[in-house]
Amino acid sequence: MERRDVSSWNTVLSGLVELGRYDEAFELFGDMRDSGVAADRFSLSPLLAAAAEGFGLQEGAAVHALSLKSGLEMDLSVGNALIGFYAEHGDSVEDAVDVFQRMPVKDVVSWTGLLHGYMEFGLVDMALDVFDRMPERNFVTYNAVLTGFCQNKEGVRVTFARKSGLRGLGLFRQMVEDGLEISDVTVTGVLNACAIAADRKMSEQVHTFVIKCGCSSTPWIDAALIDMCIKCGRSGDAHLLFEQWRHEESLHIAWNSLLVASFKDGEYEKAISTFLKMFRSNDVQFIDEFILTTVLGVCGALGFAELGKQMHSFAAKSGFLSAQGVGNAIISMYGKCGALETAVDVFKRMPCRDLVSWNALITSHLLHRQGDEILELWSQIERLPIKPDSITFLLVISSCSYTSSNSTDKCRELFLSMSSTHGIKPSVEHYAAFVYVLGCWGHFEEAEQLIGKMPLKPSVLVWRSLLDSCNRRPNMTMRRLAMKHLLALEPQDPSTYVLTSNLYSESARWQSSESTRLKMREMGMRKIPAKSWTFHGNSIHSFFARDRSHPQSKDIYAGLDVLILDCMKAGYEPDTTFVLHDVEEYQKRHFLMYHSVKLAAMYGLLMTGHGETIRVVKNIRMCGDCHSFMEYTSAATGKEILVRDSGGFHIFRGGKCSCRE
DNA sequence: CTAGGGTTAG
Repeated sequence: MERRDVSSWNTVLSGLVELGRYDEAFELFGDMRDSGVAADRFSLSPLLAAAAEGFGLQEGAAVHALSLKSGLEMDLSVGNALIGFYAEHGDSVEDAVDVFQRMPVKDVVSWTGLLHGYMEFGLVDMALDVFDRMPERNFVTYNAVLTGFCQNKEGVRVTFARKSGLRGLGLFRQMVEDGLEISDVTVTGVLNACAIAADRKMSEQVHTFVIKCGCSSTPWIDAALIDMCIKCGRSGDAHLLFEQWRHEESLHIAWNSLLVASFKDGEYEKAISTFLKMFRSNDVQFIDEFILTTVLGVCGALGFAELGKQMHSFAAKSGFLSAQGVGNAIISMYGKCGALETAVDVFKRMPCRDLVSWNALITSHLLHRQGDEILELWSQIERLPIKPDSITFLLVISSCSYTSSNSTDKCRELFLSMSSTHGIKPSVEHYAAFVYVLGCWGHFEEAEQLIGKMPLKPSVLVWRSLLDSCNRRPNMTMRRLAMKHLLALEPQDPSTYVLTSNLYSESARWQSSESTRLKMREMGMRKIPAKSWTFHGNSIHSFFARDRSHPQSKDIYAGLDVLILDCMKAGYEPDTTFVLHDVEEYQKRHFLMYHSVKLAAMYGLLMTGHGETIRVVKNIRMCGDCHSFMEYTSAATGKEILVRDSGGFHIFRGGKCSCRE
């Protein structure tokens, strides 16, 4: 065969990468080396792209090693590509910094890549420092700063969010003044930065400025505007923008923006009503695979099986069932609605399963605490040419708390194999999950050692896991240890306050408990209000504790009083330790009896026919007394009650719960 | 070569 030159190899190489055929790209590269052709500066960037998209840090580092050997690392474009790779996939920003520092000649691309790296690792101030120090900036540099502000949208602190919005607006003004190229990236970046600031005034300012500087209205910009308006409390303006949507051919983007904005804010019922408006109007023609996946996600979050099922058949009729995302969302929806068998069935019938499908299936089993089944699924994955990711590991590690026999050995093996054989660095979440497993099986000593030697700072999550595991294996020493750290780490966090308050309450130290709650109120914190809901007549009926707003609340309270007596006759004893207020015993009992789960379940009992299962969803974990009450209720009424709380499903049948806790 | 836009898995 004729010997090809390096440039023809490179052409095929980048072609494969463009097509997303990363494995083949690496294979071809192997062939290239076998045939004695040395890689040049143009071979390495497609390989780095392949490593970035299809593999991970290991492959990228291998390409890096190669460039070191061939002396290509000092090449400007190779160095820039390496910085770009490490900025996204490095262990830490130092990987990118190292390359940057070794480069003899740097240009604006090198500097921008470094800046991007700092942003990716959440080091905003360092990134801004680079921005100030760099000798030259172009519009990509500005855009990198802007988009950096919008990362980690969730859990952003208020002060930081505000700052990002202001800085974003400042940068945007400067870009306009300096005559830099303004693209969709710029405008959506500024809008997103202001959206996370959730500041009405700021959003109006930006809105005006965007119009004034004549940025053309594109679907992306208008979608970002709608999103920003909703997040800044201007839903009227959002709907106005929606009605004036000019990009007819892309109306589905506008619909989805509305839906996603409500979904991400936890306003599920609002998202549903928005969707139904679309579903029942002429705009039904604009429903596409993205909208369907969003809606299925909302149905899952709500546990709204009826609508979820309708969406499943709609997807089948409209031909969207073959879309990978839709199929995956359907599995997840059924899993979260308690229809595990249907989820499994959909999974099995899927023509093509990707990692997300597997993760969704595992999640469905995890919600039902089926640890053994998940370990079986894991052994199937191991035999397939599918690469588990950090989410898969998080799920499988967590499943070890719910196996029929002690699976800490298996769990330890999984945890260690993450970095040793799969090249995935365990995150704080993985440590927290492992700690929970160890605690659940009573291996507190190992849990403590693990926390002691973890390379990451043990976050609230880790201590919270240790504390939670003490509910399965009571251990006062560990409880105290976890509490101590939680208080030190996040004294201002509402949930920590509630925890401390609860701990005090349990030891009957009412004074301290009440003063904690008072302090919490002073600091303007609220705990997430407990809420439960159930379904009837294709609509959602939700309840807060002691809620009397439901039109049938008279019947609900009367029914509940009768049921309580029946249950007490059968041996149910209200456990008022779950009432965390310093009130007289009879008042405590009153508080306890009208917790939201009890109200929603009672409504379900009133409305559900013979042989039908009652389904209740609660936004946080239900308390021990509600749990015990549901057990008695299932025996007293002979009905099956399914409750999903933040810990998973509880199936109450004949006086027993499936959770074995 | 450096910047991202509506979706699904925690």
